[in-house]
Amino acid sequence: MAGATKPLGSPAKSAAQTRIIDAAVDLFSEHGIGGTSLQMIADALGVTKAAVYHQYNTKDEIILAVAEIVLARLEAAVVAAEAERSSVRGREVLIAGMIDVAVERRRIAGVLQRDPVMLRFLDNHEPFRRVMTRLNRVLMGGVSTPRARVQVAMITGIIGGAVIHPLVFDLDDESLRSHLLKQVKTLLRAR
Amino acid sequence: MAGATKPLGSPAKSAAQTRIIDAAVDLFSEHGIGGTSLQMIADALGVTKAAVYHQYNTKDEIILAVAEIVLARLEAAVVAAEAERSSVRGREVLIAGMIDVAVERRRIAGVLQRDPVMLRFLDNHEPFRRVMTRLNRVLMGGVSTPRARVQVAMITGIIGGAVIHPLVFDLDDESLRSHLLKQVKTLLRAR
DNA sequence: GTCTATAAATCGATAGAC
DNA sequence: GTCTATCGATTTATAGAC
Repeated sequence: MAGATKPLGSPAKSAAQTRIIDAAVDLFSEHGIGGTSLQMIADALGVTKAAVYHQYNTKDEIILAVAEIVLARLEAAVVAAEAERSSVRGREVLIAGMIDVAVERRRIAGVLQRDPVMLRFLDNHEPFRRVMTRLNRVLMGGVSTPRARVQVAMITGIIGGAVIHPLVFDLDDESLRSHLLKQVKTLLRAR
Repeated sequence: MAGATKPLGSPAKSAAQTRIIDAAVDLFSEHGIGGTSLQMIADALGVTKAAVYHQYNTKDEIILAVAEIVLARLEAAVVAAEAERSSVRGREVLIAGMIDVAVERRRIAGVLQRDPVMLRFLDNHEPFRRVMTRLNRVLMGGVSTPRARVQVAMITGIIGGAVIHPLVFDLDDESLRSHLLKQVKTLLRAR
C-alpha cells in the first residue's frame, strides 16, 4: 500500500508501568507536566524515584507513553476516515472518533491538547506531527479559506476544551458524547 | 448598588513592571508557567533575577499580574452583560466581549484558559472565581440542562482553544473575531 | 534599580546493594 | 523491582553593596 506508515505503537505495558502511567496522568492533569516531578509520581505510588526510573529512564518516556494512549486511537480514527469514499463522510467519521476518545479519556485528552509542555513535546515528535497533518487535512475537507480554518480550529478547541470544563464534569460519557456530536454537526451543517 | 463588588484592579504598572509582564507572557505561552523560571524571565530582559524580585516578590505575583490583564476586561464584559434587560441580549454582549479579549490578547488568553498552573491559581483566587460564576450564569441564561451545560462548555472551549490554533495563527484580529462570532452565533441559534 | 553572592530546597538522573 | 545514597544542575528567594 503506497504511503502506508507503521501504526503508532502502544507497546504492551507491565503492571508496574501501567500504574506509573495512571498516576502520571492524574498528576499531569492536575499540576501540569512541568509542575509534576518524578518524586511526586513516586510518592503517589508509595515507592521511590529509583523504582520509577527502573521502568522509564527519562521523564520524556513517561510523557510519550501518556501521549501514545490517545494518539494511537486518534490515528486509527484518521485511517478509518481516509478510507471513506466521500470526504464529507470521512470528516464525520473522524469527528466521531475524536469525540469518542476525548470523552472516554477526558483527563489525557485535556493534557494532550492543553499542556504547553505536551504541545512542545508533540511538535518535536515527527510521527505525531504526521498524524496531526493528516487529521487537519481530513477536517479541512479540501477547503482552506479563513472560514474553514476557523471552523476546524473551533472543532479542535471544542473537543479539547469542552470535555474538561467543570460544567460537564459530572456528565456521563454517553450523554457528553451525544450532545457534543450533535452540536458539532450543527456547526458543520452551517458551512 | 446591592451586591456591587470592587472591580478587579489593574494597578498602574511601572515601565520595569510592564517589561517583566510582557516577557513573562511570551515565556508562559511558549514553555508553560511551570516551565518558566524567574531566571528565564531575567535572561529575556538582560537583567538578573534579583532585579526581577525587586519588582515582584514572588512568582505568584507575576502570574497574578498576567491574569489581571485579561480578567479585568472579562469582568467588564460580564458587568455590561448583566446590565442588559434581556438575558438573550446579555449573553450576546458577553460572548462578543469574550471573543474580543481572547482575540486581541491571544497569547494571554491561551495561558489563562489552558495552563494547568494558571487554572489551579485561579481556582484558589476568590475574586476570579466570583467573576467566573457570574460569567457562567449569564452564559447559561437560567437554563441548567445537560444540553445547556455542554453548550456553555463548548463556547468556552472554542474561545480559548480556537484563538491559539496553528491554523488561525496568521489570521488578523478582525477576520478571526468576525468568523468566530458568526459561528458561535450559529451554535446558539440551534438551541 | 541593578548588581554579586549565597542559602536552602528540589530537580532529573545514576550507582550499586539487596 | 525496590531500595539508599548521591551527583550536579537548577529552583525560589534573600542579604547587602553600589
